[in-house]
Formats: sequence, C-alpha cells, structure tokens
Amino acid sequence: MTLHLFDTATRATREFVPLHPGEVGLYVCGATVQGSPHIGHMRMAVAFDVLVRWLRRSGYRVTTIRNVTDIDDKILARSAAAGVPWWAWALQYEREFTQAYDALGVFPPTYEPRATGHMTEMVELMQRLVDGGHAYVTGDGDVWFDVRSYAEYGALTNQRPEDLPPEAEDDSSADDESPVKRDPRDFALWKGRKPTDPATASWPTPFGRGRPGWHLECSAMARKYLGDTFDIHGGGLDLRFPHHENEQAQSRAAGDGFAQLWMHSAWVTQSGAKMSKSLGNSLMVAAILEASPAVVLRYALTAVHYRSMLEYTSETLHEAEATWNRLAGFVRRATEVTGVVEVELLRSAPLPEAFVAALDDDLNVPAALAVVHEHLRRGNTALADADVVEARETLVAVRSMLDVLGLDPAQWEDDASGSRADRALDILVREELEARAQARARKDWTTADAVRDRLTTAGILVEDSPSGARWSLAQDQED
RNA sequence: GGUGGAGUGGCCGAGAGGCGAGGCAGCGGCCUGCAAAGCCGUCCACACGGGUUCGAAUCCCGUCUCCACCUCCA
Repeated sequence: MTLHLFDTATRATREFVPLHPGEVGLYVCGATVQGSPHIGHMRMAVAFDVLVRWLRRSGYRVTTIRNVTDIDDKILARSAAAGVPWWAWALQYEREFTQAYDALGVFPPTYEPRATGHMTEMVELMQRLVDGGHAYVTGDGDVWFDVRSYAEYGALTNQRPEDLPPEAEDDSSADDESPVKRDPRDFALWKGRKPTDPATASWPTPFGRGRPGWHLECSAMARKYLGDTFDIHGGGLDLRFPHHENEQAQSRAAGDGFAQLWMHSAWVTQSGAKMSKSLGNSLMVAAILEASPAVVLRYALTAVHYRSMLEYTSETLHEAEATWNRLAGFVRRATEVTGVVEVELLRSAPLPEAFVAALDDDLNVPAALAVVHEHLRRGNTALADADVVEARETLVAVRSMLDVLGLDPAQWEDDASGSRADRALDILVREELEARAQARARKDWTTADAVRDRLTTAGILVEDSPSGARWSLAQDQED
C-alpha cells in the first residue's frame, strides 16, 4: 500500500503520486496575523506537520510553504484602533504565531513568505489575468476577477456560479464595492487605495496604487516557490470557499496548473459548534500553555483524525495528559533498562506494518496510535518480566512511531528539566526519598509513608521500582 | 435555497457487510509492606423506522437531530 490522501477537490481518497518522483511541493495557508493564535490555528498546523513528517519519513524531499498574510482589512482596522502602525501590529502577532508553532514542535516551513514581500509577483499575475481577459479594472482602481470568463469557476467546491446566491439587493456596504462590477460574484484581486488607508499600505501597479485582495497573494507565492504546478495545497476547512476556490480560479485562468490535490483540516469545536474568538481566552494558545505542557496540547490535537471535528472540552487536556504520561512513563522506564536510543536509529528503524498502513490511509492517526498502544502494552509487560531484549525492541518501535507524529517523549523531555529551580527541586526531593528508602529498609513504614504523604501534598508523585524510587510532578487535578 | 459533513459504549474517538480498534474514567483481580506505576479481566456500543442479505453499526429507502461553507475566519 502506498500513501492515499483525501482530495477535497474530487471528494475522494486518491493515491498520492508526486509530480516529480521523490519530491513533494506543499503549500499551506498560514495565518492572517491580526491577533493571537488559538488552538484552531494550531490544529491546522499540527495536522500538516504530521503530513510533512510522514512524507519525509516515507522518503520524500518536501518543500513546504506557509505564508503569512501581513496586510489585510482587519490588520489595518485593528492597528488603527490601537494607534499602532499596521506593520508593527502584524509583526507582533506573526511572532506570537511563530512561538506557538515552535512550542508545539511544528517544523518550520521551508520558506515562510509574507504577502507584503511579494507585490511584484502579485502584480505580474494580475497583469496576466487582465491581458488574458480574466480580470478588469474599475474606475476606483480596483481590479476584479471576472468569474464568468472562467468556465471552471466553482470546480473546487462543487458549486456552480449560478447557484451562488446573488448579492443582497439592499446591501448598504455596497458603497465599498465598485458600482461597475460585471457580476456580483466577481472577487477583488486588488483594492485601489482609499483616502482612509495609510500611505504605507499601498503599492504602485499599472492600474494605480492599492493593496492586494486576500486571494491573490497565495497564488502568486505558491507559483514563485513551488512552480506553476505543485502537489498539495492545504489549509483549514473554512478556506475552501471562497479563498481556495478563488485561488484556483485565478491561477488556472492565468494558465498555471496549480495544486494537484487539496487537503483541508477540520475544526476545533465547543459544544458542537465552531469555536470563535468571542468564547474568550480559554482557547488561546498562550493561556493553555500556561496550564499544560505544550506536548500535551500537541497530543490532544494530533490524536484526532485531521478531517474530524475535534470536540474540545474541559476534559480534553486532562485525558491527553493521562495518556501522554503513560507513553512518557514507559519510555523513561524502558530507557533506564535498555540505555539511551539515539534519534538517528529511530529514523532508520523499520516501522510496524499496521502503523504504516494507518498513516498511508489518509493519515489515520487514531488508528496509528492504537498500534502505538499495542506496542506500549507489550513493552510494559517486557519490563515487568525483565525481558531487556523485548523491552528495547518495543522502546525503539514506540519511539519511532511517536517520532513520526512529533510526539517522541525522549525528544520532548530534554527541554523540560533544565532550569535551576528544577535542579534544586530534584536535590531536595532526592533527599526526602533517600530518607524514605532508609526507613523502608528498616521496615519503618510509618516514617516512610509520612515522607511520601508530605511529597504527595506538595504535588509530587512517588513511584517505587526495582531500581529505587522515582518522582514526578503529579497531574494537575484542577478543572 | 445551494454545497458538504456528522450522529458509535459513562466520556473521547477509529472503523465500516461476518473476525469485540484504541484511549480516558469506573469496577474486580495480580503485583506491592501499603501505595503508585504496570499487567489481566470487566463494562460487548453504533440516532430512529423500514428494507436488502445466511449475516448490517457498515448497503438501500425514509425520518429526526446537529454542524460547516455560501460574508472575515485554521
């Protein structure tokens, strides 16, 4: 079996055949940096991160483009309201996104182009569309894509232009739109400069000064970095229409082949409904990471199939943490017995067939995790039986699989125990445990249990093992 | 109205015509000085009503409920 992926455009799972053997070009729509990242953004990032990891592990050389939309209506509006330059506003949130991606172990893309750095490419694309009769300029300097000039419009989302509802007759915001649009469904490639726009937010074009509409940048940047035709275009489900439909229309109308396969990741929902920013801070990445380790959030986001909605409840992170502790606990215990296993070895070790089959089947991560858990159980049994050979085999298998998902506990632990406070705590706890060990040795259970109770009260979990006691911070029981 | 998606055991969540996914929680047991961790067992589910079939959660018909996109959105 080879990799099969669900293609949103054809609504079918297809065998993935790269345009160039051994290479994959992937374009993922990144964030419009108008505000702080929430877990929905991260879910999308993690989903495509797993795709990239799997492609690489499968032997492909992957070029990933994830753009940053750093100029748009909301950025202008919000920065103006805050009295901050629009570009400062954009950069601030771009940094927050970068930090969030890093925290969750999302590989940086090969290139991360900003819209504002690609005005030339956008103008060129626009020119090709105007020259080809697929776009037109209106009096106020707006440039519109002519939907009726392109018969395939609607192909991506299986809609026909005539099915799209006509613009509301009494649309009071119509003043913003050109009064001479040829068709209500025509969308803006370029927005002519308005007197209220900051001077820095417009760029010269043959059609006058202005700034890009939302869709143009992705087509222009995908072409620049991946070529006229490339393998996969991804993004969140909501981008299908109009954003991706419009991207495809403008690129193909201009003569480019554009994406061969479309992938869309599903929502994070709350109480069955799409989450929104009005729900408050609880879903913002920064707030979550204050309360939980980043890897726990990553586990929670990874564990659900990327095309299924992820119902986020107060239990989600607790459950993820419990499961994560089980995985990490095995890796820690097994490593004590078998010695350290280097990452290079993991990446060359063969993966269990069932795991490979699961990921090849449209990245079925839940099924792949089931395989991980089967191995985990076998590994724990091997540890209980002091079967070092079996323990090492399962350790390598478990870590190899988790590495593909970006969840190898050994790689997440390195940066978790480095601070001076951590080292100080370790020294103090070890002294307590030593006192307890001595008490246990003389069968003074009262003293031994008193030590353990004291540590438990402090939120420290003690586990005895043949090689002595070990400690860890207990899982937060707060709701 | 148009286009898609979904309803699975206490909870989360895969699968998809016959072999009890997996996880979390609970319960029983083993192990342990007692625990914890771990292991074993248990909890045999698929919105509803019909139909096809030797057999349906899975296919067909109908019904109900929910969600998304069609406007900025991961």
